[in-house]
Amino acid sequence: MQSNKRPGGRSARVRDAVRRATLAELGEHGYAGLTVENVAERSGVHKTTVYRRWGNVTGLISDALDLAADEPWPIPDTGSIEGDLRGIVQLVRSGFDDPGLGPVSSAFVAAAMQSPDAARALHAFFAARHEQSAEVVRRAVTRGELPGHVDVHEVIRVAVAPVYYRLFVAHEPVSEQDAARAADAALAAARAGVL
Amino acid sequence: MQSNKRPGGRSARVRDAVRRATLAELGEHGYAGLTVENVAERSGVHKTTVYRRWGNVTGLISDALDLAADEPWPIPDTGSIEGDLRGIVQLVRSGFDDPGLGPVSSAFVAAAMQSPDAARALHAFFAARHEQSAEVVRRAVTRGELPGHVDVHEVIRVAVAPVYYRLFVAHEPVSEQDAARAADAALAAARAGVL
DNA sequence: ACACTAAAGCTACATCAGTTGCGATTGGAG
DNA sequence: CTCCAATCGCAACTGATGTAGCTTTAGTGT
Repeated sequence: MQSNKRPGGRSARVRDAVRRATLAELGEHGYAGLTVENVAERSGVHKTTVYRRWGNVTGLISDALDLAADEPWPIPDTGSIEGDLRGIVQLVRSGFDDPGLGPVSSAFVAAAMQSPDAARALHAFFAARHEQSAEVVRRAVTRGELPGHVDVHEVIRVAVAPVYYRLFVAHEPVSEQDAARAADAALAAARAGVL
Repeated sequence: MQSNKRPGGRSARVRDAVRRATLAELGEHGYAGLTVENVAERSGVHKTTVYRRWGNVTGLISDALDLAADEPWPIPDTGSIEGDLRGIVQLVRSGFDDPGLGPVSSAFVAAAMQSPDAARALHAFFAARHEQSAEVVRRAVTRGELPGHVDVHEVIRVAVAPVYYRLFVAHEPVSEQDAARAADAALAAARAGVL
């Protein structure tokens, strides 16, 4: 998305400043309150420059998202698939519950609904997350807790889906019990050989 | 949301015209292309009137959503819980796949992410849908296909969640097989007594 | 039928997101 | 060290979105 004609130097500094400002603004005012002008002012980069390189707010978010995709996240290793799956789903839940991270994460989802670029970025983000998370399922297969033919990614999807569904589609609250139950349901399905 | 000082007459006609125009515009240009001015022009209602009563595009969508919530939808009755659940999930899938309905339904989800009003409207919409869909689970309990203590709403949530997750969060395609598998997974979990 | 008033229409205006053209900097190649 | 191309800063501008004040229309109650 970004040009790499001049990877080091001012361009890189500008990009960093804008990314940082985008995340900060998102954290404070959320997606609805994110404007190009505010990001420009906060970053000390001129408005025109931001428009030229990022185009609009969804461009800003797509870029910040690329950044976030790189950061690995702490996959649990509790020794049992039940504990690991529950841990992952709780991680998802708390990520949106947290007052600092919540608005930022939500903004990613919201932006992806409005811009194909952001959708692609979010798709890549989740592909990475699925890949990392699937490790707990592979370990479970190795331990003999799950049949060898399970679709490791699908187990993750089914486990986390109800949390996202409640948050972003049905707009219902998500308790820790809800999260645990979603993980357990995915596990039961995997054990039954459906996934 | 709307005043009912003068339920019959011009106000009602205006409201109908605007609702109709909103749905038509959504179908043609999607959420991103929905503007108050276009809806005003299409409906023959003056721009200022639309702003006064609906405020902005999310207001328009919230109102259209209230309308959509009333329409009942064709819950399947295949005789088995497996067939019914699969039918419901396919109904969800095809609702977003359809070139006419897809953009409208997606707009509802998108709008609910940006406006508390739309979120409330969508919440009510899904509460109604869950209630109607839960009937297939109750019938299954009556037939003895599922244990009596299942959370009938949760079975529906877990069944449809993966479809929404793929569509609106991970931005992955959703095949008919994916949909069927999601239904089967929910069913397996319910049979295992997890839901 | 008539008066009353809520609500819609209309014009003009204000505001803000996004664009354009040009001159000033900056980083990197030779 | 010098030059050149890429990128940034700046100010002025455009168009779209939303608002204010006032007039007109049309339901509703007597």
